[in-house]
Amino acid sequence: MSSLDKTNQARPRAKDVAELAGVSTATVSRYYSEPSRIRKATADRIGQAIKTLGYVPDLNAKALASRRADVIGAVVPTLENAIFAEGIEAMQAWLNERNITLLVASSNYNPDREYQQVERLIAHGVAGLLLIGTVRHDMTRQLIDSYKVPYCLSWCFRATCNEPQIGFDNYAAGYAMGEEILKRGHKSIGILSGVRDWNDRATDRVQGALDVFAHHGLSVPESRLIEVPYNHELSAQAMERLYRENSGITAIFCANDVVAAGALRQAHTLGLRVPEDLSITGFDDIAMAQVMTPALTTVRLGHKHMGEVAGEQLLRAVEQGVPVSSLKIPYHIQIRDSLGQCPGA
Amino acid sequence: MSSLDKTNQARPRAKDVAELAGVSTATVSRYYSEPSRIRKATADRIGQAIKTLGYVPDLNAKALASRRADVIGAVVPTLENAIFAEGIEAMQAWLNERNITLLVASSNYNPDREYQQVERLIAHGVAGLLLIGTVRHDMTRQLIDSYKVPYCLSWCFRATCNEPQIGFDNYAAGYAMGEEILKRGHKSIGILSGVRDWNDRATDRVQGALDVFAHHGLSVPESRLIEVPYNHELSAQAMERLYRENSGITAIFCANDVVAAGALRQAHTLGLRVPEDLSITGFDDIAMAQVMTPALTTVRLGHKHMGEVAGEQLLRAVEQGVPVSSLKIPYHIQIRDSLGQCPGA
DNA sequence: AAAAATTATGCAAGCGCTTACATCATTTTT
DNA sequence: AAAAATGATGTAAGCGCTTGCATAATTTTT
Repeated sequence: MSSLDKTNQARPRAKDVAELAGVSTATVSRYYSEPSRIRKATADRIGQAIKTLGYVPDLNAKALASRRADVIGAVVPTLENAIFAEGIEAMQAWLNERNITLLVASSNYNPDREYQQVERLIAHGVAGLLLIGTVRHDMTRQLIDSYKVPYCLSWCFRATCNEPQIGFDNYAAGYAMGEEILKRGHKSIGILSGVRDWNDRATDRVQGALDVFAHHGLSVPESRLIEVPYNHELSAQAMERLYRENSGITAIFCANDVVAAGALRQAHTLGLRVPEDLSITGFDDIAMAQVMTPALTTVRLGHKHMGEVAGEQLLRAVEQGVPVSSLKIPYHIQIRDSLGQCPGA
Repeated sequence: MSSLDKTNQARPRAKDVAELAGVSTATVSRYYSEPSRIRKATADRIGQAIKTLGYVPDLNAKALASRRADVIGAVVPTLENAIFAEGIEAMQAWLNERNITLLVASSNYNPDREYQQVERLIAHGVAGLLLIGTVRHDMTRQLIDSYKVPYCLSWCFRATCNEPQIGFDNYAAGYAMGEEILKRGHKSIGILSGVRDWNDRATDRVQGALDVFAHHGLSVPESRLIEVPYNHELSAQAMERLYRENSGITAIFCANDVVAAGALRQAHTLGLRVPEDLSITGFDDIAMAQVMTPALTTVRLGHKHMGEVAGEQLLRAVEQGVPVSSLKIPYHIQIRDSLGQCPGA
């Protein structure tokens, strides 16, 4: 396959390919970038030389010389959250097909680390940047601005935000899910929220629910809203506390499916029947949602689709030098068994 | 913060920093790479200049000039599988702390795409490479060899493989889980396997189970072993078929937790009590495992720990120019409620 | 305090590509 | 078939850094 094994020489360069094919390095370069401008016979010789030598172009040198890297960067809170893993996977697949590399970094929900990761990606010369959500340090925005990197926010779509966003209207979705709960006669509702600090998705989802409840004359007191980290165990504990400290709760609105899973689990442990005694709703429609018992009523968000669209829009913006256009990705209320009528209603 | 906004000039270069600080670019370079060799006063001036200009070094140029990129690459089957997402996340965190970038690519379980992704990573000049599992095209290995990129295999630990591996002995773990099932008196056992083609983890897990069963005089006929893609819905269907077409099955060995989740779900749908009527075991101990009802008996593999160790070993190998040393990460049989005594035994 | 040893810094030659521009080859036009 | 137009390729000057070596500055030694 490769001739490198035989001789102990260093990795082949464009110069080596050029010599073997009897052309200049400029032509080798054009073989990749403008194949149509090269005579077939020449291209064949170059192709043959590349294969013979096992040549792989050096993208660092290419980036330096051409002043642009075929790399788009993304900073997600964490890949451990399936929704980001899915979206990023889809985005990567879409970009890879177009020969763009997606460079992913995690901030661990920490705005300081997000800044560092953005800096790292800029250092790598990314042509575009995907960020999650609207809330971050101003410094981060300034850094991106000063380097004039096209970017867009994702997983969010806030009317009040005037940066390019490709994502979901979490507020509206939270509102809509709240309505579904109300529709079934529930009056005593608890909320298990994700950590809202620095997280607009969690904030908006909960606010949507709070607002719809309020609009229907139901105020949810402090004690009925517990914030929980993205973790089954902690959310199970929170659910128990929520249920214990508030009598008569018949429905729990969870701001994400992982929290809902923990709550559902704890409901079983407490001997509660879902949805006969207690209804539980989730958010995200992760794969596990439909395999829970009972299957989880949740908000389906097209995470993969969003990833692809984000890749598409970002690439377009980068290539055509236009700003990224905002796009609201629709949500869908996915009714399953975990949401039922209010008992005794 | 940054002075770039004021003037419309291009991004600052080391030259700009050097001028502002009254030093040469060489010194600016050393400010980053050998800070100890620079006088405090000079360093302060450089640091100040960097801040004033908002300078971020160009890593592409750095990689080219220094002939090494501070980047390690990883090709995983998919980030949608939580075990890889977790491991990669941990590896990235570990490397980022040491100022190394982790460049992740997905092969989608396709050896051709794996080759392409390896080529892409080599093009980016990665200093080291993490691959998943032992099975791949020879071409891929040759490519890595010819470019002399230090690498290691992960999530696997096959005695018969003499490449560096940092991972789990899937065969032994499968064998051990099989024993747990046998210990509880089960005689009629079904197996729900992952797709084994090009996947040594799935292959070894199932083979371990098959062997322990055989050693105890239980041969598992073809019809009792169904291969399923990594998907709840399909595994639910497979579980139903398995149960229908084979009378009297009392336990199902699942080669991963996602398949187990689908099977468990279907067991509920069929009105079977787990574990009273049917025992189900999983593999991986993903977060969801303990939140299922009943909680899933599974094999806990330290995916995160593995990711960190892999990052550590790979970096060491890269920096010291030594080969990666193999490391077997222990597994732990996590007994939970989904595995019980054989009914009527 | 001069000499020797030790640091700190600068100089300048690349690293492997890309890309204007120039040149040479081929086709098309007249 | 020569001229004009078009196409294919080469030349060479960088891209923004690093780093071996030379030199200048400082500290230590005698």
